[in-house]
Amino acid sequence: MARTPLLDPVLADLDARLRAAVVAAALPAADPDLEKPKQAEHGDWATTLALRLAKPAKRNPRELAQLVIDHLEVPAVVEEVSIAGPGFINFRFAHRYHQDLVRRVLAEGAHYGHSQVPPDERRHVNVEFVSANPTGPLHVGAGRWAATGDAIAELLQATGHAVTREYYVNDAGEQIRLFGESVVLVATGGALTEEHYRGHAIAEVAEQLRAEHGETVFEVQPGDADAAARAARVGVLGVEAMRQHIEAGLHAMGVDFDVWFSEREGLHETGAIEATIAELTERGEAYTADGALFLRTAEHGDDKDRVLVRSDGRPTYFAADCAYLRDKWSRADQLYYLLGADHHGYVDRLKAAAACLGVPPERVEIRIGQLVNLLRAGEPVRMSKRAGETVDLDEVLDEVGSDVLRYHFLRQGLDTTIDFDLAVVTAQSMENPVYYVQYAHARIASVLRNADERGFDHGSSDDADLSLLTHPAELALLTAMAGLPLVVAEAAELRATQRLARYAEELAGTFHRFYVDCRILAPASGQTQAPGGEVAADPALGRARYHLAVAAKQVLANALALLRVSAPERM
RNA sequence: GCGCCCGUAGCUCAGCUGGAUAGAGCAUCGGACUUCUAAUCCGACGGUCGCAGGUUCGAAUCCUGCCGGGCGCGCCA
Repeated sequence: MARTPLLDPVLADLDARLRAAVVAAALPAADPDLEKPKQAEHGDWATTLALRLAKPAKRNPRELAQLVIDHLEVPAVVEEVSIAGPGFINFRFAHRYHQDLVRRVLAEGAHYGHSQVPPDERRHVNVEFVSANPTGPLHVGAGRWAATGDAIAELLQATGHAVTREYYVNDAGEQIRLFGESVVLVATGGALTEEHYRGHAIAEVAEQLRAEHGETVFEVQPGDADAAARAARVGVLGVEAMRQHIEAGLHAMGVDFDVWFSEREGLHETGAIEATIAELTERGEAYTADGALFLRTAEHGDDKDRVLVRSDGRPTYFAADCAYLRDKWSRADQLYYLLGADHHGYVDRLKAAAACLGVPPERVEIRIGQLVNLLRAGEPVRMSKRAGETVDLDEVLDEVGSDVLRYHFLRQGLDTTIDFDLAVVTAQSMENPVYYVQYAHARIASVLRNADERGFDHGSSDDADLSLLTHPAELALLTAMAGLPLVVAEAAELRATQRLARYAEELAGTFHRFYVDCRILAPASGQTQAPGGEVAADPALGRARYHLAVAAKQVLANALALLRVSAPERM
């Protein structure tokens, strides 16, 4: 049940003392599992230790709580210990504990909030996301995977893992020939049938190829055996052009991949698929039936065995998946797949494939995200990539900007379907909570600028008397700031970006309240009293608040950085 | 038919690894700007946590069934 990494030495100490108290009281072993109470009145930290001891000890939880406290060597930072409700043990820390945080944040800077998982849990994680077919531009929905995968990669890095961001490019097979054929037909004014790809993006690819290679690129060339070979050749060129377009679009969103893995070059042309099939056969995981080669996925949790090689001798797409998994495993020691709900049927077979290849299934993590429904003023928009009827990520990005779009996706959990109404998102973009968070950051920046302009003597944080920070709004801000490392660790472990987004909103809120209640700079000349906020009449208090604001700005910036949302100096 | 996900305030969603009076934003209503950015703050209103059972000292959270919605169940890619 212990899941909270004790990132704070003070908490680790309290944890150890509680364990010692349990032993001293001759009670059954139990994890203190310190947690933050939802209500501030309940103190800074609490444990349900006594509640959970009630059953094994067969005693009243409140009685047990008292017993534990009687045996507890209360650390100096704890100002008050109390028993509440059915048997919670609440700890209130001395102000000193919170005040010290300012210097810790300032010392750690951009690194504050980051942590290291224990060495034996440290991994090189291959994070594969987006991986949309390069036969058309990215649809808005892909933005969800782009934002989420990128932020999760960031969270993993912030907790001590090495990460490779990877995009699997499906640039092989029948669809590429069809794509090439579509480009040729569009370029030469031929008639498209229903199966062909169409839309402005195809025309743009045709235009690009014409500009780069000349008109002859669309003709059957000496090297082409037939029209189908020409289509395949143009398909390869066209898909690469489209991939570049996708790469540029993602870059505009702030998402940059380390590896663009070509299915054709990385698996087909290298013989990796054959090699993988050979290995699976050698391992005794494949067998022939009805003229086809099957993989024993059913023995590893799948519904049924899957075909690797068709009866006509051609490997299936699944065979390429196996080869790709094998390739990634040779480059990383943990594989993370972020897939849309329309791919959830692949989870079992992919994990089974891993097992067949001898990859520990727990090292293959496949997360399914629910889809993004595109609406226009409440009405569902039907989309088809072939028909070219899509709402492109690029367009939406131009309209609302990267920060709004990313945040819109990141503050919601992966398990919920997102209704994306372009009209609503555009209209409400000014109400997007991301501005609430960014505004807090910009507000601090503004105060600091004013301080500079007025020649405010803030001194060094080492000399500041931080013990003056005792106002409830100051303490609330400090407490919120203290939460980042834990939130980051939990968000990373759960791969839950919304945790961090919600935290950022809460932190911004505590700053806004501090800002209103606690003035940093003295009012402009002629003013002696601020009607609303409490004036820092004492210059020492002003200096302490100044350093608190600098630290708060840092914490906000760090949280936003992990979401890869900008932290503006002005708004 | 089978599998996965969802159902929490009027709306959009947090909370779900069991804990204290179920939270936020938007919307509505009422307050606060000659003073560090009002993209803010304060207050009010608003909930049978889909329904019914079960486990537990304790359930929005775990289990079972049902209802409603989304997605998926190829020798397609």
